[in-house]
Amino acid sequence: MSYCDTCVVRNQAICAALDSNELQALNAIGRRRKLEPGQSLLWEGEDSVLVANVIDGVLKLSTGTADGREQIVGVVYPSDFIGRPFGKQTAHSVTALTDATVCVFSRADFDAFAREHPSLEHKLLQRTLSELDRTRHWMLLLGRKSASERIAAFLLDMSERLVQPGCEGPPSEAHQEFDLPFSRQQVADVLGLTIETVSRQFTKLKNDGVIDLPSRRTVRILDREELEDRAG
Amino acid sequence: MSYCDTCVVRNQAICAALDSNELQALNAIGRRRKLEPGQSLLWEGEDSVLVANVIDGVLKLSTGTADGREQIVGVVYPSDFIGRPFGKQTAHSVTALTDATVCVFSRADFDAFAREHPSLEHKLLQRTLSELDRTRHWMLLLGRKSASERIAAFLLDMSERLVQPGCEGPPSEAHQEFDLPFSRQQVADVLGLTIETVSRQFTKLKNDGVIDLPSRRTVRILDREELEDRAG
DNA sequence: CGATGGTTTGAGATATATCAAACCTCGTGG
DNA sequence: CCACGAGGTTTGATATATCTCAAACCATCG
Repeated sequence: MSYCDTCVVRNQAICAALDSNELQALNAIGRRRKLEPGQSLLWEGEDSVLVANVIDGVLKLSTGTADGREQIVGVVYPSDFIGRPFGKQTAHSVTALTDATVCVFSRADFDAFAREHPSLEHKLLQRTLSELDRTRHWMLLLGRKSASERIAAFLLDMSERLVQPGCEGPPSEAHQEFDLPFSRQQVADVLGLTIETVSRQFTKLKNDGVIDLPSRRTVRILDREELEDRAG
Repeated sequence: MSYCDTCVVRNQAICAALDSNELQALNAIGRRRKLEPGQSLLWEGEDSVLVANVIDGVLKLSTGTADGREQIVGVVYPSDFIGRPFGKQTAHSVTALTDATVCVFSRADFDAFAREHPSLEHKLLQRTLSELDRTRHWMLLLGRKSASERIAAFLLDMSERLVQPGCEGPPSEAHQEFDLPFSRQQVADVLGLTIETVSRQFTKLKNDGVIDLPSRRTVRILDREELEDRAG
C-alpha cells in the first residue's frame, strides 16, 4: 500500500532513519511526482512550500543574476534531499536535468514530522554537513582554478557520482565511461566558464588522448592518472 | 561557576536550545580557548578532533591547492559554530583573523551530547542549512561576477555582518563605517582575485566617491545605493 | 531533405593576472 | 626625535587566459 515499501532509495535517503511505523506516517504526508528534463520543482526567491527526496534522475540547483548569468550551485542524485526545511525562502531553483522522480512533502508537514523524529533530523543534519563540505570544496575550483583544471576536476567528480547503482567499489571499467546529464552550456554554468571555453577544453583533452568523446554527452576516460594531474 | 553563565553569545549560539541543567552538562565538556590573529584551530585534511562555538572575534575557513593557491570558503563571527561534528575529517582549515575566543569541545564528547539533545541538533541543523544557502549564494559571485561586482558585494556583506552588537536595525550611520578583519591578500582570497586587482578596485571605488578609505583596514560607505548597483 | 538546436572552431577584444618597482605606515632602536 | 627597516599596499607596464562575436558544423527529427 505504501510507496515506501518499493522505494529504491529507501535505505540511502534520510528515510533510513525511520522504522516501519514511522515510515508509514511519513508516507502518509508525501506523494510522488515525475519531472521532465527542464522542468522545475522550486524557484529561487519563492516561499519554501515544499521539500523532497530524489528517487530517480539528476537535478540541478541554480541561481542567477538579474541580467541572466547563471551559476549551478549543486547537483543532486537519487537519495539526495532537496528544498529548504525550517526556512521561509527557497534560496535557489531546482530543475530536472533528466527524467526524474521525486518524493514530495509540503514543507510545513515535513517540518512538523521532522521535529518529532530526531533520528530523521540527525540524518538530515549529516547530509547537510556533507553537502556544505562539498560545496565549500567546490569554491576552491571556482575561485582559484584554471579552465583546464576545472574541466578535469569536473569529469573526475562526474565519473564518481554517475556510477550505476550496483557498480560500486574502486575505479573500474564501469567508472571509465558515462553519460553527462549536462549540455555544454550547463557544464559551463557549473564551472563558471563560457560554453566555448568548455568545448575547447573538451576537444583539447580528446586530442591529447586523455579522454574520448564517443557522442555529445558521452565521456570515456582513457588516462585517469593524467586527468587527476590536470585537476590541480 | 559555569562559563556559560557569563557567556555573551549564550542566547545566539546553538546553546540557546538548552535549559540550565543541560547547559551545565555541556559546560562540563567544554573549555575556553583564546587565539591570536593567524593562529589556527583546525587544519584541512586532519582528523576531526574538535568542534567549537565562536565567542568573540572573526575566523576564516580556508582550503588550498598543492601549489599554494588559497581560497577562503567561509568567515565566522561570534555565536557561529565551527568544526565538523559527525565526520571523520576536517574539510578546511580554521584560522583566527583577529584576537578570538572560542568554546571548544572534543568532537566525540560533542557528538555524544548532541545525539542526546535533539533540540541542540535542531539548532545546529538550522544553522548548517543557512550556512549552506549562504555558501551557495557566494558561488554565484565566484563563478559569474566581475572583479568590481565582487568587491561591491563583499563590502555590502561586510557592512551587514560587522555591525557591533547593540547596533542592530536598519542601515544606519553605524553600518557605514567599519574595520575589515582582512588584509588585502585575504580579501583577494575570499573573492578569488589577486591582491593587485583588489587594490585597484578599492581605489577606483574611492576615486569614484562611492567609499572612503580612512585607513588601510577601514572602509566608509559614502553611497550605498551606488554600491548596491555595482554589486550586480 | 531541409530545418532546428546544440556544438565546435576561429579571430579578435578585454578583464584580470603577472612581474616589478615605488610607496606608505608603523614600530624599533640609535 | 629621527632614521631605518619590514610588511603590507598601491601603482605601472605587460602578458595571457578567457570571453565575445561570428561563422561553420553536425546530429536529430519531422
